[in-house]
Amino acid sequence: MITVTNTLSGRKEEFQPISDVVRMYVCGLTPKNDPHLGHARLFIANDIIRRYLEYRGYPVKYVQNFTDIDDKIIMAGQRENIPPAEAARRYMTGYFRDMDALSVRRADEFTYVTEYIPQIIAFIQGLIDNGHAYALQDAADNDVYFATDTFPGYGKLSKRNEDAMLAGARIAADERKRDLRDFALWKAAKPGEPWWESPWGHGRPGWHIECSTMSMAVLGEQIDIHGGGSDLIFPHHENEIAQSEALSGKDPFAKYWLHTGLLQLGADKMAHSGEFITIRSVLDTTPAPALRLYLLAQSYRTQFTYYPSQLALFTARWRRWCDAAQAAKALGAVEITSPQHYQTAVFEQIRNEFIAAMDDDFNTSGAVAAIDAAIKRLNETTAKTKGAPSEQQIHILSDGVTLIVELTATLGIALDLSLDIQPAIDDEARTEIEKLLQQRAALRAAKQWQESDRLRDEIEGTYGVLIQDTPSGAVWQIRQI
RNA sequence: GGCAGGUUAGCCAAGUGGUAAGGCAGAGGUCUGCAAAACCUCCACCAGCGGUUCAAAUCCGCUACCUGCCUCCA
Repeated sequence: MITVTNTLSGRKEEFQPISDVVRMYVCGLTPKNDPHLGHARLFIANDIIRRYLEYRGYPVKYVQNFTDIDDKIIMAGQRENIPPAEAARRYMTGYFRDMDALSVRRADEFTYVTEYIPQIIAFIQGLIDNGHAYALQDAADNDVYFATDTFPGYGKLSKRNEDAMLAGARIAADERKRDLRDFALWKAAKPGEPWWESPWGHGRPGWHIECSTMSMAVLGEQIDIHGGGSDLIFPHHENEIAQSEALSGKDPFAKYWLHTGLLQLGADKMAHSGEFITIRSVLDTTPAPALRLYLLAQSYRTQFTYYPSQLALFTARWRRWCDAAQAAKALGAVEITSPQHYQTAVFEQIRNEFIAAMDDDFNTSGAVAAIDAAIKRLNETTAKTKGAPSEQQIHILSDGVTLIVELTATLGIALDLSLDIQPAIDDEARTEIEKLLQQRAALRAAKQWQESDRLRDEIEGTYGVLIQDTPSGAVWQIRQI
């Protein structure tokens, strides 16, 4: 049984999808800059939710949006002296580049606000028609607002009551609104801004209406999971609920609201401070699977404080996982692709521990611990194997490798050392390393230990490689960090 | 001011009633010419105080710190 923490109820609930296919919508980003680590954390978290539900046998339809028209994009266009649409395209390309690197699977469908303008207008018109929205009559301005007081459930997600919102409002009340809580569905275009024709004149959609419209258009009036950062609970998701349920008359708009905790840099929130770390800059020095492992090793709901020093630890951890699989394979272990495996008890138990952890609100921290346990057991078997492994040992090793690949794949972690950071070692350098290692082998054969040790240090220091002596001779690999 | 969350070993971090997962660091050991890697062993009275309970890191109350949201934000 899978349980999830639902912001709507404030509790952990049993996960039971409405229909055979889990319909999942995640609030995507506004492409106005290169994506940062906060984005990485959010989309990795939701990617894992999707992957795990599939692992447990639930088909998932995953939809994610791009807010490709917005004040910030207009500003980005001005900053870079290009049209807003081109700025949006540029940063969407950056999004895909970074998310692909982090093994975040692409959504089944991406929706773009600018491609849903007619549906958004129809949505707004529907709300006006059934009395949940009103257009300002002021000839100078053609904004359309949602009439919050017509929706009694307003505040049920963020647990805010009317008094609290009135008391806490930090922006001056707009006296043209009927209620302080009312929010814009359609905004009249200001001079120089992009606009679309509408029954209310030239303008563009408000921020919240897009997600309601696109979610309904692609997934239907009611969905199973709505995800996003916890900063979106209010007002964005609260408003989505109001609009959607006011139009469809169906409650709930989304059955499970899953919110990912924000990523902190020291005391400052990334997007606010303007001091954010791009994914790309981290991937210059950290293997992508290691960054992914770091970002998923804590439960998705809690606030995540980013410590650069942790990158090296998780890089080492990821490499250990890769090495363990590689060492077992070197002894003849194979990944078993058929459902028939040897069912080594210890690995069966670890699989159960992994599932128990993930079933519990996607406890990736416990899942990682289970993988660590599997790695340890696999290495234990590898270490015990002297000479040619027995058939029994091959079976155990194969079971171990198969399990590790299965579990890491469920978390989206590739055990592929070719994804490691590759310092520039050209063929010439490789030849030189091999030559020096031959010299060292000769020194070792002559038991000239001091000289051979000195040479080892020299090679490692010069080329950023790690040299290990094995019974079959010295091997080296790139291990700069 | 309103709402929400946090305080677990030197560091990071799981754990919602039955006597503390995991990783790093540290100590000892096996292996090794030495290393490296791997494996084995050791390493926490869960912010403080009070309460409920046969039993609490886990539930309740109070105190002290910390953080997020309440405005565009993932």
